[in-house]
Amino acid sequence: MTSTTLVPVFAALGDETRWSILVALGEGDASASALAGRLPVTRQAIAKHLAVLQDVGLVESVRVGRELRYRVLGAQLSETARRLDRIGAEWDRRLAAIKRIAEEL
Amino acid sequence: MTSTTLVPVFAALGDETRWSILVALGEGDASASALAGRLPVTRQAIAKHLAVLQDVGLVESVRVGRELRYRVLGAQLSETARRLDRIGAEWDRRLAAIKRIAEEL
DNA sequence: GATTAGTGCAACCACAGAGTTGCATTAATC
DNA sequence: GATTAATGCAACTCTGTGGTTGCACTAATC
Repeated sequence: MTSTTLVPVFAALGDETRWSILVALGEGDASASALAGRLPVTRQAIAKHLAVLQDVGLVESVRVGRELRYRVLGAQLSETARRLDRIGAEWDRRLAAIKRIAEEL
Repeated sequence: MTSTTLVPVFAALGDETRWSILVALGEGDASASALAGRLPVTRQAIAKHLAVLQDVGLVESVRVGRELRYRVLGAQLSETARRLDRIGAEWDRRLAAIKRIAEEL
């Protein structure tokens, strides 16, 4: 669990249309067709985006009758955020150390 | 400050080579030419990546004699992480609410 | 059983961008 | 001042992918 490498997650998050989809799903679960009604792109395009998002664990799908309903997974976002924060903190720590050493010269 | 829209930041972080550059810079500041010595890509390719990273505020550059030295900015990463975390938390909150309502039916 | 709303699959187009090579330019160094 | 090491700029290739259209399939609904 949460063993996803983070680069593909960022790649998935680096697209405006996918954010539109995520935001729309944030209002409540929906199918690709339903999303196509609200967004200015084709159902097929949305389906592809949903596949990408699902691959990196940002959404999950559930069959409801003849439709595939998608749900956004905030936990994956939080996990990614935590990892990012740790990296950023580490880099700032090193930067501070280097700066300190430089000033001592 | 920190008014960067986050989608381009994610797009910038969604590339393996750029992460290699960030990690290399994490070991200490360096110029595009210096990085080209350590990474399996051309100096020009690295220069382009550095431009992307600088555009979204992930690195900054300082002229040192005839070379342009780059430095990674962990603060921008932390800021991005904080925003991500807030979004994820919000979505999980809504999901929980929806689930609760569904169970009450 | 016919219709209809939803998904799945495949081919295709167009553009962005990751990477390259080549040359011009600038600033240290001898 | 000549040389050398760095950056800057431009053109080009090639792959990835966001988007489309078209059709086949499946499962509700009438």
